[in-house]
Amino acid sequence: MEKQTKSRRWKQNPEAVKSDILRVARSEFARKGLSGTRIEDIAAGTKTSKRMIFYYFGDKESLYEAVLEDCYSEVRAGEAELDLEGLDPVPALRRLIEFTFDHHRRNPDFIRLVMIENIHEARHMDRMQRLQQQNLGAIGVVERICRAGCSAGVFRKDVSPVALHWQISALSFFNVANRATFAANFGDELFDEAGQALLRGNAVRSILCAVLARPETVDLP
Amino acid sequence: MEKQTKSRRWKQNPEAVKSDILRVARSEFARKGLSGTRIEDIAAGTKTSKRMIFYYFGDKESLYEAVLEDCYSEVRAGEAELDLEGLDPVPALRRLIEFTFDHHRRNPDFIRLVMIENIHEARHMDRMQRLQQQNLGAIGVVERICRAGCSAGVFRKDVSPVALHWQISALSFFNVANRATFAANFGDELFDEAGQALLRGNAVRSILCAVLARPETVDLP
DNA sequence: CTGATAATGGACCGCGTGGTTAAATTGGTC
DNA sequence: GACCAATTTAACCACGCGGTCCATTATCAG
Repeated sequence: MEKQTKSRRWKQNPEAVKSDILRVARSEFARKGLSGTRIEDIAAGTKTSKRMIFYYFGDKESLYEAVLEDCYSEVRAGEAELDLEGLDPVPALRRLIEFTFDHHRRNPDFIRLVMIENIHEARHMDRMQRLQQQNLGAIGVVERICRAGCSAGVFRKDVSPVALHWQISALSFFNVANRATFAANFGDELFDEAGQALLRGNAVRSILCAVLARPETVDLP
Repeated sequence: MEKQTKSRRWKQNPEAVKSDILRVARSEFARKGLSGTRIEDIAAGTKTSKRMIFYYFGDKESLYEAVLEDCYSEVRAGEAELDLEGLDPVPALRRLIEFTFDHHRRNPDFIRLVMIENIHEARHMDRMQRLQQQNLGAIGVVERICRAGCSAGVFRKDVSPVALHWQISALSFFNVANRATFAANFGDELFDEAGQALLRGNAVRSILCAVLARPETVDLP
C-alpha cells in the first residue's frame, strides 16, 4: 500500500490540484474580494478547469472559506517562527513589534483577505473555530512578555495584553491595508524604505513608551 | 426668478431625488462593496426608481464615485469643526487624537468606504483631486501643532507631521475597520464602552509619549 | 395655449457567471 | 480482462443584474 506517495503521482493528483486551486483563488479573492472574483478567472490561472473547482470545493463561498483558512494557517505558522526565549521583556517586546510590522508587510494577501472579511463583518471567520487556538497562541506571546515585564517592575502594572496586541496589530495592519488611500491623500513618502523605517521605529517607540513604568529610564530609538 | 426655492418644490425636485439616491447608495456600497451592491437594492430603498439612478448618475461606477466624494466631503466638514485655537501643543494634540478617535467611531460608513477603496487600490480616489485640498487641511492641523510644540521645546525635534497623522489615523481607523475580525479572534471585550475608553486612553498616551522630548515631565493619563 | 425640455415610469434586453448534467477517462482491485 | 469509484472533460443552462428604449408627464418660457 504505497498509495499517496507513488501510485497517485502517475497521473492524477487531487491534493496538488486542490492546492493549485487554493493558490490561485487566494490571490484572486485577495485582489477582487468575494463578489468581485469570477470563478472562471480562478480557473484560468489554474492547471485545471472550472468544473474541478466546484467538484472539490462545492461552491464559491466554501472555496472562499477554504482560502481564508489556508491563508490564516500559513501566516500563523510563520508567526510561530519568532523566538523570544531568553530575552528580557523590553527587548522581547521590541522584537515582537518589529517582527509583526515586517511580517504584515510580507503578507499583503493575508491583510487583504482580513480586510475583505471585515467588510463581511467576519461572517465566515466566525464559523471557523479551528483558528481560535492559534489566536490564543498569538495572545499568549504578549501575555508572557507582559507578565515578565510587570513582575520585573519595568512595565506599568495596568498593561492589558489584549490591548497591547491590539495596538501592535493596528499599526502593522494599517500600514499595509491603508497604504493606497493614505498615499493617494498625503503622498507616498512614508512608503519607501526610509519612510517605512521611520514608521517602524515610531511604532516601537510609542508602544514601548506607553507600556513602560518609567519611560525615561530606557533609551528609545 | 424664484426657482430653486419655490417652483421646484411643487412636485419635481431633482436635488432631493439625487441626494436621496446618494444616501441609500452610500449605505449599500458601504455594506456590500462595489461589486457586491445591486443597483436594484439601492433603488428599493429610494423613493424613486432604478431608471432614475442611471438617469442622474450614468452607471454604477460613477454612482460609487459620487458616493465616495459626497461622504468624504461630509466627513472632512465634520473634522473642520474641531477648534484647537489657543490650546498649548500638548493639550491640542491630545484633543486632536481624542477627537479623531471618536470621529472615526461615529462614521463607520465612511471607514468602510475607505476600506473598500483600499481594496480597489484607491483607483477611484486617485481621480478625485477635489479632495486633495481638504486633505492638505487635515495635515495642516497637525503641522501647526508640531511647529508650536517643537519651537516650545516640548516636542522632539524630529517629529514628522505626516507620520504623526499616520499614527493617529492608524489607531482610530483600525479600531473601527477591524473590529469584526479582532472580536472574532480575541473576543469583544475591547469594544464595549470601558474597552473603548481604554484604547482611546492608550492611543493618547502612546502617541503623546512618542512625540514628547521628555515624556516624564508631562502627566499622562 | 403651445412647443421645448427636463424628469419619470415601466417594460425590456443581453450576457456574464455560478452552478449542473452527462459522459469519458483513469487507477486500483480481484 | 471486468468492474468500480474517483477524477476529469465538455457542453450546457437559468437567471440575476447592469444598462437601455420608448412612451408619458411635469414644468416653464413666450
